[in-house]
Amino acid sequence: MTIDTATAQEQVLAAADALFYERGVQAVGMDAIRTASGVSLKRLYQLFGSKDELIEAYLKRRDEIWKTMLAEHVDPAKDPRGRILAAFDFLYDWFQQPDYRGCAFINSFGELGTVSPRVAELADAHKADFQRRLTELAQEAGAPDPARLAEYLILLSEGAITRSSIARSAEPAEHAREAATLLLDALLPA
Amino acid sequence: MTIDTATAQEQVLAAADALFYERGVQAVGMDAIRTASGVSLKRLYQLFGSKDELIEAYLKRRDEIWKTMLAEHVDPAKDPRGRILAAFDFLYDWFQQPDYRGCAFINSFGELGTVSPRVAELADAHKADFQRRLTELAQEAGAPDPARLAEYLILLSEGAITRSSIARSAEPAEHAREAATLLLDALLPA
DNA sequence: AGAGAGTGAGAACGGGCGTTCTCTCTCGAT
DNA sequence: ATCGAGAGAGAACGCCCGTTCTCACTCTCT
Repeated sequence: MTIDTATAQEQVLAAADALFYERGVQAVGMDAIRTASGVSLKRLYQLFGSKDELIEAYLKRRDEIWKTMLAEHVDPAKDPRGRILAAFDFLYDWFQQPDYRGCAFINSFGELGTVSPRVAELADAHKADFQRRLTELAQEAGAPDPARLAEYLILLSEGAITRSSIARSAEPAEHAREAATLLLDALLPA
Repeated sequence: MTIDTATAQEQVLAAADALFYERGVQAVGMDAIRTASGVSLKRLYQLFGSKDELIEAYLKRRDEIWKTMLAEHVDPAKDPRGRILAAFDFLYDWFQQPDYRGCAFINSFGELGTVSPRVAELADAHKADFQRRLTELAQEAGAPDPARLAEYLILLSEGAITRSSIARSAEPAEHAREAATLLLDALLPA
């Protein structure tokens, strides 16, 4: 009963995601991933060459899922201001997930940022991408200086992410949304 | 040539601080701290009972130093608005330190938050303390709802901290300060 | 039918960890 | 001068990790 390569990969990634995200990357051994995924160690190593590669695949998958969740909140919103605020609604929903543990990129960066250039790079890219998206939304909303507005909004978002995970509360998303509306009032043309 | 207990403790803490902060808590072995501090393993274990206790002492020391640095920026400022903005000047100076690697509490929480209740507790306490301080400053500035203003300011601060460490730039402190002035304009009586 | 490539389960290996122990030495009190 | 408490250096211990290897087995293709 050999398992399909694609499904084996997905099983491993799903198990790695749950374990890495919950306990941190270094605290999880390959053996735990083997047990959780049901994929043998041998197969695991031929699918992903090393733990480092698996970590990279984990982060890339997180990035995809995250972008999809963001889009699902932003896309339905019609007026440009509402699209920006939808990003904070997304944060609120995210924070409420029972297994929420902050941003996987921030956490991994904190663990391995100095020692693994690849992880540092992926974290940077993930955040830069979010910034790009917010800048687009700011532009669509007619902000005179979209990059500046986006920068302020990203500070509120990142702050809400770390605060919600340490304080174990979804509230920071609501506060960030409130603060964002004040900034929109100040920086968007009436 | 036996060393004084107090100075031995301080040498260990200084070495642990540098290593834990740079490489993360889990990545640093007791042997590395022994080598860096010049204090024998035996002595080290009789000063601090275990690595967990040393981590705790490290975080408590960080908290003290951090509060002192914050106070050194806030105290000289006279007008209440300037005292709030001084917090962001502090962030800017902090981010510019060559060994800056983000917030030790956020990093440690990301590594050990799920597995070590003590670390989670210390991180929470550190952040709550900062929030308390900002609330005081907001109150002194005459904010109608000091807790709310403080909450917004803390979001900007936390956001600047993580962003500056991932992007390796002190700029987020300046942006956070700008955004803070906009919020002060909106929420402080003229 | 039989050879061979590839499988899963788990043992094996080399290395690093936190912690304790051993051994030798120093030095202050008697 | 001698005893003993405590020191430093580092070996030792038991455990866990990432990775590879072994081995019996199961399919697939000829």
